[in-house]
Amino acid sequence: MMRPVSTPTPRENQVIKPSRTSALKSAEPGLKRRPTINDIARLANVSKKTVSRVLNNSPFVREETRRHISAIMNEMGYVPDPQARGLAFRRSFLIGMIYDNPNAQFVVGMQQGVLDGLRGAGYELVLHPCNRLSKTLIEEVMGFVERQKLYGVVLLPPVCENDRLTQMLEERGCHYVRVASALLDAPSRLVLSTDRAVAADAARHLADLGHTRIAMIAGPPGYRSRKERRDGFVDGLRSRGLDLAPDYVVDGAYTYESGVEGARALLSRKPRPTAIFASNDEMAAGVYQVAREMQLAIPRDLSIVGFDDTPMSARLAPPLTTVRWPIAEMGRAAAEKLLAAEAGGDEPSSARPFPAHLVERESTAPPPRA
Amino acid sequence: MMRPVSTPTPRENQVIKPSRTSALKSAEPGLKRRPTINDIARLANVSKKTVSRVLNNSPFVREETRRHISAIMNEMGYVPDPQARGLAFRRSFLIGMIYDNPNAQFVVGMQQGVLDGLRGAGYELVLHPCNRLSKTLIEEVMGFVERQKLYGVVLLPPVCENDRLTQMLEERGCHYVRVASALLDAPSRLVLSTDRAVAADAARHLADLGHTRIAMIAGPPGYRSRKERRDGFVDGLRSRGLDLAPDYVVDGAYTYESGVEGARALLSRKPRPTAIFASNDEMAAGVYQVAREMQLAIPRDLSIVGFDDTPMSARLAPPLTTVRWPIAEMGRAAAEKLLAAEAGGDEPSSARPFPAHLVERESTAPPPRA
DNA sequence: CTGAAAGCGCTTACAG
DNA sequence: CTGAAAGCGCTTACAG
Repeated sequence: MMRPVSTPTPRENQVIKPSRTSALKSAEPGLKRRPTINDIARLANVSKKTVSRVLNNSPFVREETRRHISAIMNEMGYVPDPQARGLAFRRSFLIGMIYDNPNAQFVVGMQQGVLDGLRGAGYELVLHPCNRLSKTLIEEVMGFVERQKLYGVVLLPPVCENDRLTQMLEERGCHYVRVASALLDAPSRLVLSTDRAVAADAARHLADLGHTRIAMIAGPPGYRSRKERRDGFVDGLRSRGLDLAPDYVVDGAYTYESGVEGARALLSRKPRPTAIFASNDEMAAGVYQVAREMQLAIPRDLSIVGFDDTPMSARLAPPLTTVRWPIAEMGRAAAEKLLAAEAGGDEPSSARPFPAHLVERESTAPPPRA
Repeated sequence: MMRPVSTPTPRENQVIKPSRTSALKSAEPGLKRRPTINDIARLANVSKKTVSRVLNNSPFVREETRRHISAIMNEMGYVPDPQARGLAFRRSFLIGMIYDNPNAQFVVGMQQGVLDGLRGAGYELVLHPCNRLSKTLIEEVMGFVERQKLYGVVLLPPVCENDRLTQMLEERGCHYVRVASALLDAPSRLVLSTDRAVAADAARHLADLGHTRIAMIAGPPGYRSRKERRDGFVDGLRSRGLDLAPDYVVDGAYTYESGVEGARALLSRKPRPTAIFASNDEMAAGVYQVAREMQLAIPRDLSIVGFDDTPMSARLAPPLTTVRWPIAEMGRAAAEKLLAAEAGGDEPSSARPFPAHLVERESTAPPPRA
């Protein structure tokens, strides 16, 4: 069931008028009130339709006319009303961000990036956090999309992996872009990270330091990033002639607690691993904790690599070697793909992934000499 | 100068139609298309004006009529189009969040809280990060507010401290609520934290552990929170018969680096302080770093208290004693005050502050015995 | 208590 | 290349 949406109102009765009204009432011919398309049309001595054509970049306007109208628009500081345009277009100039990712830094970074990509285009970003596991997720998001007649949405991981959701969006004619770690969709609907490749880099980094007993705390089953990071890590080890022994991998939940648990399990194996790759920084912090408990010095006795480069990672002691991905750039790309969607599928939007890279800090070193 | 806002368009020419059109075209009397006020009026056998009255809670509707119409609205799943309502009302149902706070956890928490408070009210949250120091801040925010005809905005610290900004909002008839640490405005426009009181608690906590050589890294001059936390800390010390020696206070910038610098300065004083209160967690992390460099064990040789309870604080070794404030609750309150604004200034909105509290972890202990 | 007309600021057919 | 009419889905005066 969708929770009923009550009607926002000047409460109680119409006696209360929007306080803004007064400010707009003045009808001085020159100033005050924001100019409308009618003002521009009158001043330019053309019909409002012609002004509209200029607004919408119609080719059917004489160059001279266009210039004349544009000049007046600039002079008057005219900006078309998105509400009115939206009503006529039967859609809004709003972009939704739909997410259920607990990493605040990631979410804020994506917001920044999307806003960057949207800048000057006349769109605004509206937020929609959600619960991926809710029974009513689809209906709930559908309500949001329809009510606001969203132009499009950006889907962050892991909720971006929900194909029923994207199918619903497609049916509703709502553009979308998924930020994901695998080829989940057409290139024009995808902003791709390189989890697999960079996880391989992490493996090679450890192998090249001389480690051979290398363990991993994987992400939770069901997350695409789990698979990508895990597969990539295996790739990397293979490329150095190593492999990931079954009892050197445990599942985690991307939480600190699961990192603690995972580390306890891994560090009790015989022989003990000399390096652990945690699939995110939170779990890496859990490994730090266990290392302390077991009096293992980092990196002397144990090397650790994380993933995400959260602000915390640089503050741990020693600072954590981890993976940084270009979050804001990916957000910007998501916005650009969304805006390009309308331009038509002309240029086959590239699936060029956004490379992440290893930030080598002080949590990794050669293994202790037996 | 405001960066010109280009017009978002179905690019190039009107030949391209919004892909959504097709889905709406069907005119089956029963289904498909979202019902409009006209559909409801027809089905209820009343004029659309009467439906509108129900929507707006007008008292001038016979109870029976109201019930009848409401029933039909429910049955049809009717939700009024915010765009159309907005156009007629000359305002939108959007709430802006304006912020320049670098703490991602804080920003996301506020977003969650505001969204919570807005739930079911038919408003959406649109983001507007900004640069407090920009020469064009006011014009830029004004453009945002006017273009979107925002119903109101939530201002986060520190940009909420800008009175020119709030004055502009007031002139424009845009409701606003400031989230702040001091009585910067009328209660109805303020969501108040208790920085001063909780900073006093921090001081007492240290004093009660037996510390007498207690130092502080203050926030950057110009931030209201700096003053509140500093004054509060002094209050707390006083209440225990201590005071804050001038050479036991240094300015910080709320950054890790400034925490490092501040700690180096403070820990070189003779006699050396046995406890440091850092005005935020980032700076506290800097103190940890310097303690390590100087081989001072935390909390044996040095006690540390932070402020914010960022996720990092619990991951430091040892976990940091710090201040937690009810971020989401404050966000919710901000949304509620905004919505209440329209209801009229009836109930004198309370200025009841939202108490923060000390989270005692392991970075504080009695001072070393001389 | 209820409704017909006009309007919010734009765009879509449809003409010319 | 340009415009007059009608409409997007609501609300505001103004009548009754």
